[in-house]
Amino acid sequence: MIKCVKCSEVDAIAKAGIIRGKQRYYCARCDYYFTLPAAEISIATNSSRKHQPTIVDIARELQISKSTVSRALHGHADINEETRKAVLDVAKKLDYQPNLLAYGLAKSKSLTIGIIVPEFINSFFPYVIIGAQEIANPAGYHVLICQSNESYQTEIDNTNVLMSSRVDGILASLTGKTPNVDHFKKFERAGIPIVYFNRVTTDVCASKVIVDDYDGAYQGVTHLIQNGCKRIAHIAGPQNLQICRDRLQGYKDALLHHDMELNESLIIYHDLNPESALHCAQHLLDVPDRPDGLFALNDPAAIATMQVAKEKGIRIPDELAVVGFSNEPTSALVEPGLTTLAQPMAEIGKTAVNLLFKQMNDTSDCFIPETKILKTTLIVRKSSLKRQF
Amino acid sequence: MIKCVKCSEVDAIAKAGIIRGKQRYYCARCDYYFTLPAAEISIATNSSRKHQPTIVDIARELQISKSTVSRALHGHADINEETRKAVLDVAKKLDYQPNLLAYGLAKSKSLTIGIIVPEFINSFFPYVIIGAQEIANPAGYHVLICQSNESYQTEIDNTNVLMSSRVDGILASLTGKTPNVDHFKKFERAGIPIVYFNRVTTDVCASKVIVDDYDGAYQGVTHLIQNGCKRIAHIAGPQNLQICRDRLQGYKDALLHHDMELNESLIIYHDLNPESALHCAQHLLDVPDRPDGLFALNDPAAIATMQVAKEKGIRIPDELAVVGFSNEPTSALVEPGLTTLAQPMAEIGKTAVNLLFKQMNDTSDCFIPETKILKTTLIVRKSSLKRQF
DNA sequence: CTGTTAGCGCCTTCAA
DNA sequence: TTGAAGGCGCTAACAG
Repeated sequence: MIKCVKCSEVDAIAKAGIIRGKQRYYCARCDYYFTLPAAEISIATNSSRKHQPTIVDIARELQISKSTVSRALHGHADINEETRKAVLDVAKKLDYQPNLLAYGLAKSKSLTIGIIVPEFINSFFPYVIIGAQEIANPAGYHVLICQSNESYQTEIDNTNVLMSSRVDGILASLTGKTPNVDHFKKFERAGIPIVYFNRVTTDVCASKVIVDDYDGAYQGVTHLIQNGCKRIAHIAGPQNLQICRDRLQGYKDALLHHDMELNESLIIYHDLNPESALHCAQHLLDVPDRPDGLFALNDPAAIATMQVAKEKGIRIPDELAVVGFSNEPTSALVEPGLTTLAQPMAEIGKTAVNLLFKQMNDTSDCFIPETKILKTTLIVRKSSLKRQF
Repeated sequence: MIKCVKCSEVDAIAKAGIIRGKQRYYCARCDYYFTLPAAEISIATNSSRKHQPTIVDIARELQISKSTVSRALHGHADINEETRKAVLDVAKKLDYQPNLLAYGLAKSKSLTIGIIVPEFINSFFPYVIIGAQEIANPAGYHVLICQSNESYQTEIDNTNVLMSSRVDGILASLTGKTPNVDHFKKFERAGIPIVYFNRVTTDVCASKVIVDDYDGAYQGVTHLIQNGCKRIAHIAGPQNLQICRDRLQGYKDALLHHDMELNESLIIYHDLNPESALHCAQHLLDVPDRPDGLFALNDPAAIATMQVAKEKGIRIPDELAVVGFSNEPTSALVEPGLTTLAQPMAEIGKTAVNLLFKQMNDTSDCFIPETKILKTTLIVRKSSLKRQF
């Protein structure tokens, strides 16, 4: 008798071919396909928590003290080579895994660094995180990732989680709604270093890793001007973020330095929520005197605008030239390819962790925060090259 | 005297405009732009680790015992309402944050669930993780994310990290190179539940969350057949993964059931490394008798093939119709839009955590693993609709 | 070179 | 309703 995995039906079960050498079934009652792997039929697992081997177990097995075991495990200098080997052997035999909770409690350090990002759906933050891990992991640290989901409250909650987890350092990129960094003050009070990256506020006293946003924006807008754009719009971000203010300023300065009019109605503010990008695009393309160029504060906003433009039959780049920011992989895939300012994403993560480590190892009683400014590179693709040029 | 933030140069510094009301400088020696925020000039932070408030601090302040504080903090029943309030007040005043390391050590549970994914650059796994967090966080658990980077060894390392972190449960999606799950056996031995999702091996005895890959593949290939494809290729995945075997089988069965020839030379194996996708595409499109349809095991592989086809001047869909798998956001952005099989990504994560919790709370000594099979949905876009049809 | 002892911060009996 | 005491697993002096 075959029973449906999903609804436990036994009658309306039909055979549905053989797959991986096993009979496949179809349950007509709940519209489910399934097979019955051997595992599910016969094997059962007791899920109650078992005792995990500890250094005491190793000590008992060898009739030595647990301190000796501890020293052996950490390759301490003053230890007999024989006993060291013996300890390592037993550790391996018992499949001993150190308990990081106990280690952390005893040492007052968790070997964990916390990282708060607004989202990790787009590629930017994942690449930063990968870069961070590339430095942190070999140094014995792992990374606890929190996403604030562009919510200020969630960001606050995240700081509390990381505080409770007793992370040894923090990497943070703020939401577009974060009015101040008071919720990070507790880390400072506790002596836990913070490095802000990418999305920082203007008023923070801490190490930072950013790119030269002003310069990138300036380059991007200049590029649009040089490609014949007369009315260049800007999708700007929340002005609590330095990054957004700098990009806006770069946009403005590029216009002014090229004797072009600065039209506030061509600046539209994006709150960084995914849906908001589409609203901005709609709004921008619906006005009677439409822009013929766009510098968007990031690639997702640029791409959203390109989508909306396509739906409206607006030709890119001839009717609307577009420049984004970040060079996320997707920007190379859309049609036409998106001109954008490449950010060294992994490099940002690496630099941030290095700054963090530097601060963690700083013994002076007077640490001076550093700001690392990385360069952007203009990547020219077809979205910005008008044909008549 | 202005000193370069980066190289400490003092002479070759030029003013470079005003930004955010502050003077901006340019260092000609090291090609750096910078400003000097007030913070960096004057304020200094002592980075030595400070004492964090503990329940003992609260107890001392109120002249009560730490046990009482502990009970008050957890809303224990047998506690005087007055003292409870007093404790909470002091806790708030001191900005007390419970030490999860100590909690975990005492309770033998870390309130953490570990999650191992092969990568999080593409959108699929991030969405699954977000779904997982949506269930885990409200339940008081946080998620420790590890990426194996498609490396078997890294996956093994990850299991050790999670073991050391004493996670209370595991969610895992395997690499394409993982030959067996021996490295997960230690969790079973320790009574730590595991739920595999998406990428599972055939021989595991554990709860799983998958989609009906066979059915999805069958649908996708049938769709290609119905749209006039005569020679349908398949970019398949590593055959250690059930998901890849099922998709391959769905492909084969769809061809056979429609009386089409099964040509092994049209099946090409992708090892799931990003570069490999391009090789597969190259290989596939270089053969003399080129396919006129492609079912790729995932969207990134499908999109890579579309890129290569474009470079070669092969028209999509007329010369090559393409179907992917997963419905990652990018698939809607490429040109033409990619026909694909939508997976309920967040739902996979939620379901996996729910299964995990179920297993964690299972007190019977004989737990029976469950497999949840979610449905896929064919999303038809232009990449598969040949014009003559 | 090794053992003893005393914590790290919290929870949980057991008594009162 | 509260306090005292012991333990979670590990590290770190301090003695030998």
